[in-house]
Amino acid sequence: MIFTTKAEYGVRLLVELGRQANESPVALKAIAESEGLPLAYLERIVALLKKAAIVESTRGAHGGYRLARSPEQITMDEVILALEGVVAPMSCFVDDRDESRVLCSHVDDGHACATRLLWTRVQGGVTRALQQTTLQELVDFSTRGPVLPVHLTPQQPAPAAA
Amino acid sequence: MIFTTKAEYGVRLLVELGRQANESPVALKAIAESEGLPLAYLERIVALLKKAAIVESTRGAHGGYRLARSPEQITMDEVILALEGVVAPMSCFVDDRDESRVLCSHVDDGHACATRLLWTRVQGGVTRALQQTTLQELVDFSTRGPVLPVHLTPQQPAPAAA
DNA sequence: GCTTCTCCGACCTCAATGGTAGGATTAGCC
DNA sequence: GGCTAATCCTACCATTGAGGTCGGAGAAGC
Repeated sequence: MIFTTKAEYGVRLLVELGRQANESPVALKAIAESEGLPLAYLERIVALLKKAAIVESTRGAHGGYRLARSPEQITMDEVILALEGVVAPMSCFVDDRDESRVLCSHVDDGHACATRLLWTRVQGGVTRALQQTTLQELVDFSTRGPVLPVHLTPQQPAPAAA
Repeated sequence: MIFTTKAEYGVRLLVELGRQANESPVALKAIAESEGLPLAYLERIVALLKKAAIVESTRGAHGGYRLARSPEQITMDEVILALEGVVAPMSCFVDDRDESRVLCSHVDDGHACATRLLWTRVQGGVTRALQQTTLQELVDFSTRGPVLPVHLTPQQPAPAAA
């Protein structure tokens, strides 16, 4: 599995917030119940989203969470970064000193490990998919929805070789 | 991390086999030493590749392993499938009854979970990258190699929107 | 001051990863 | 025929992280 439940729950939570945008803040309890997710665990997940400034909170009674920006301005790559950390195909692929940079640590004596080429491509594929997907799309998908299982892939500019 | 060391070691092993193709079989011990990998663990990994008919073995003295096909005919998606199993973004994304099919099990009462759209795109990105990469490419990359860090991504048909 | 929230840290359990140990089998070679 | 080099196979084992719980401390409305 590429992602853990943190990503799953976190995205579900954001979609739920996106549905009732520009209204009063939503309490976690409501989301936990409607989605059937453990509240205590959701609390820790939403904390990640808050730290990344994707979500805002209001404490106290009638408090809750709301999106920090409009759904069109929230792309999935920053969401996943906040929830899962930097997504690397392999452990050798992340720089220990700088979490944000990603490279292969097997580069020794000039000839990098051959797998680097592969992992780079895979990571590119994932990153591209995440960048091209906004929260707004997911909100739309969940409301009007999945009645007809249309093209699930982002519109690709006429791929010559399928 | 998307992949485990099984994928890393397995691909490294295949690259090593690809380098000395069409020669006599290579003993695992040699590869283990040259790559600095634990022999006993490699044995279990290469067993997966053999079961998938990616690699052939000769038992006994002077035995070893060789590629079952030429490196151009070996794509990474079957390699990763053999090593890691089906690659799904989320656990909810794999059908319990049929491991090869991949779908979202959250499809209840007509409105699928919104995350499905996202995971489908991500999986598409990964699968595409794996399918487009052959063992031959990795072998080339490891020999002539990574002197100049050229385009690491597979040639994309002129993506209009970056 | 009660209630309803967010916040925060400690704790727990389970499964998979990554690896080891020890042997059985097969086959070349002297 | 026996030695040796290799594949094969199964059981075991330690560590880590995922996934989740618990209990309580602030904050704010009423």
